[in-house]
Amino acid sequence: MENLRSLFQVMTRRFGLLNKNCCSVGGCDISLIQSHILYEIDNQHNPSMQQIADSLGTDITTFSRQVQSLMKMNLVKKTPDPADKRISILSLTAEGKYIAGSIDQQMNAFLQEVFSQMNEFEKETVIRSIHLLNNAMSKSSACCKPFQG
Amino acid sequence: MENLRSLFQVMTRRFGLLNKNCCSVGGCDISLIQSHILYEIDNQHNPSMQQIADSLGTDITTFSRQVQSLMKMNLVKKTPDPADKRISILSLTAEGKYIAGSIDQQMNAFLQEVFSQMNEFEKETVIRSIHLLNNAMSKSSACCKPFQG
DNA sequence: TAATTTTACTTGCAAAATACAAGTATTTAC
DNA sequence: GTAAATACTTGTATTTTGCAAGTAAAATTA
Repeated sequence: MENLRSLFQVMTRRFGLLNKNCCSVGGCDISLIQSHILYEIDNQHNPSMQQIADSLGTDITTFSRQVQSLMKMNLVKKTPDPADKRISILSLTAEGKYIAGSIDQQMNAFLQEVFSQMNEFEKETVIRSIHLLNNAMSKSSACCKPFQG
Repeated sequence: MENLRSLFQVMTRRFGLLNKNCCSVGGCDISLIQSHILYEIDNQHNPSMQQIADSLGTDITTFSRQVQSLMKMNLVKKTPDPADKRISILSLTAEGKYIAGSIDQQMNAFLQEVFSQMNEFEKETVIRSIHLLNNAMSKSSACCKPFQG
């Protein structure tokens, strides 16, 4: 079989570059990691610090400081979990939601452009394929966990 | 249409995490960026510093220092371009090739595992889809270039 | 219920990554 | 033949990173 990794490497690098260039919203400069954090907070249900840090594969100490920055920028809010006082629930402020939405729009506009090069059938095939992939990855033991050792 | 960005974000995050955890080869610890550099040098034809830096979207000054590290680790070699003395051609040493190959193997093993969850038809569809995507992305103006502004 | 362990997070530090400014050397353009 | 552009390196300052070590709260155990 052909080199699968190459295929994925090329694809994810391109998407990553896009992501990297996509994070300036109305004078407010957002770093790539910050944009990822906003995205995850926006897309998980009442997430804790630990949950988001795990999703992103960043150390919790690094993450803790990143959240501090985002709070200073007034994009993210921390609320103590009433049921467990150790836990901080993360959410976006109104401004944070606006920024996250704006990035989302830019990314989607780009992806629309990419997909506009395909016909209807190809589009559907590709989208279904990514669903398949995401599903398979989520079932895989190796995915998203450090290799032991 | 559904949120395309979400689909891609999930997929590329998972692949990225894998990449991140995939870089330890026989006691030799390779960072994610370093692994990307090795990959690009291995997969481009007689690449210059600038070419690889551009491919990865890193500043040339940062990249210059990263190459210095990799040369100290004896994984990468610089050769002056005979036709243009300003240019340095990058290549992998034998050890660099071994490391790059080893990472490639680990990544492919993981991807095999992921694909093992699909039937033959699904596999082919997914692989063809990624080809389609990479093609479309390479044609897109927005891809891999900074947004103006 | 008291002592121990685990979990969720924060801060101290030191190392690494980053990028802008300014440099050198070579090549291209006029 | 001078000016401009290109390919890279180094100085410096900032940011990001993560381990170690801390606090505080919850879960487990005795």
